[in-house]
Parts: sequence; structure tokens; C-alpha cells
Amino acid sequence: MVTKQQLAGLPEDADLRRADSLAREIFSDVANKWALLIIEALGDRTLRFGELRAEVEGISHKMLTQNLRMLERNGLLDRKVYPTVPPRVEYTLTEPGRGLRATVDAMCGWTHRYLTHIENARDRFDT
Amino acid sequence: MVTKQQLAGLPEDADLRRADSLAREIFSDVANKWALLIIEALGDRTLRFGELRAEVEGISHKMLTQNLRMLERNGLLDRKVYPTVPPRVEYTLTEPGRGLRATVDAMCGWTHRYLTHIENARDRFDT
DNA sequence: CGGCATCCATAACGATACTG
DNA sequence: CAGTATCGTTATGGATGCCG
Repeated sequence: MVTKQQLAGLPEDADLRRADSLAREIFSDVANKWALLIIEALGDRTLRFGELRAEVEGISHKMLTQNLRMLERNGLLDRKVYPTVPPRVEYTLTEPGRGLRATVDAMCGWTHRYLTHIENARDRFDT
Repeated sequence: MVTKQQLAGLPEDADLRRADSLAREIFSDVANKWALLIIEALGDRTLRFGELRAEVEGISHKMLTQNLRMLERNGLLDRKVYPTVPPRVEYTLTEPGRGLRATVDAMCGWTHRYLTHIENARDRFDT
């Protein structure tokens, strides 16, 4: 019988740890307010930077570029640049991005389903 | 015919705006790394503060209490205090909490599904 | 043991200005 | 129009200590 302890330090184990830390890294990237709101706003459309900025209420220029770069880096969206003047840049979700979008949709659905429930819980707690 | 403009400012409209801002508020609370990791770690178990701290790798004492209070306030988890010495505090997801957990599960599933895909995208981007 | 308060470093963010 | 850089502020999060 081979125990977990005996396996510790073997290559397969190192791989698992690396995969875990990578998963955590991706999760940290993705599990933040602005990233999820951008993905939700984009949906299955193709939007320009300015349009996206208008859709995601309250986001600053800086936050939008920052998160768009991050999402692009992770392969969750495509960034298409048209070399015109003035420049035109379009963003579209990739297939992995649309996959994530499905889970964000679920989360938004959850939010609305429990809206009043949560509001009541808050009132109770705040007294 | 009644247009949206004409409806603006009526009570029903104000209600909608309030619901939206509440939804956004809840979303901001919930769409953060630590909150989601806590919910995922808790699962359908009942865990003590210390156990939870051990489960959620890398979380500090402060972040854990802070997020637990927030989740409790929103009615996503139950906090049960046993007035013993030393004190014993147990946390369990409520029904709304378990609902959210389902979406977090989906998100974790998504992460693992696209792990290598994302890793490749990153390598491509970083060159 | 779990919670709360304090202090402090630094990371996040918004505003602004400049570039292609 | 979109992106980048800089600056100053605010917010976040860790460390520590004390209390019930």
C-alpha cells in the first residue's frame, strides 16, 4: 500500500501542486467584481472600448483597460485592433470566455432570485 | 402609447433602480476571491473558525472574520456560538448560501476545464 | 478560541495629462 | 478613440495585542 505521505515529493505530486496554484491564480484573476461585470456586459456581442465603458456602469478608464488586458492574457477575450484614425478596438469573448460567462449568468440569476431574501437578512443583521 | 421617458420618475421606476443598485451591491460583496473560496471550502459541512481558516489556504485571521461577517449579514451562512470556554463557533451555509455555492462549483469546474488552455494563452501573450 | 481594535505598509484606484 | 504613464489618495490586508 502506498500512502500519500510516501508519494510526497514525487514529480506527479509537484505537477498537482503546480496545477493547484495555477488554478488559484486564475481564480484570483477572474473572481473579482470588474472582470465578471465586463464578461457579463460583453455577452455574445462585439463591443468597442468606449461602448464597453458605457455598458459597465461606474468603471473607470484605467480599470477597464487593466481588466481587459488581464482577460485577454488569459485567453478569455479577443482584442481586434483596426489601424485607422481614430483607432478602433473591438472586444469579443472567446469560447473559454463564453464558458465563464455561463457561470456568471448563473451568479446573476442567483443574485436576483435571492434579492429580497438577502435584503431581509441584512435588515435583521443590522439591528 | 406610454414611453419609457414618460415612466421615468414614477415609483415603479424608482423601485427598479433600487433593486438594481441592491443587486450590484450584493454582487460586489460576493464576487470577491475570499468570499467565494470560503463558500467553496465550507461546502455542505459545518466548520469551526479555525478549521475554516485551515481549509482556505492563505487567508488571514482578519480576512476570514471580515468575510464571515459579511456573508452572515447577507444571510448566506449561519453562525452558531457555543458559550463555552474556550468559545466554539460553527459556520454552516444557509439555503441561499448553498445556491451560491452551486455557481461557485460551476466556476471551479470551469477553471479546471480550461486550465491548460489558459496556461497556453498566457504563454502566447507573455511573449 | 474567536473577535475586535490598532497600527502600518502597500496595493488599488481615480484623475489627469500626453501619445499615436 | 484607445492606450500608457504619473501622481496623489483611499482602501485593503497583514501583524500584533488585548478581551471575553
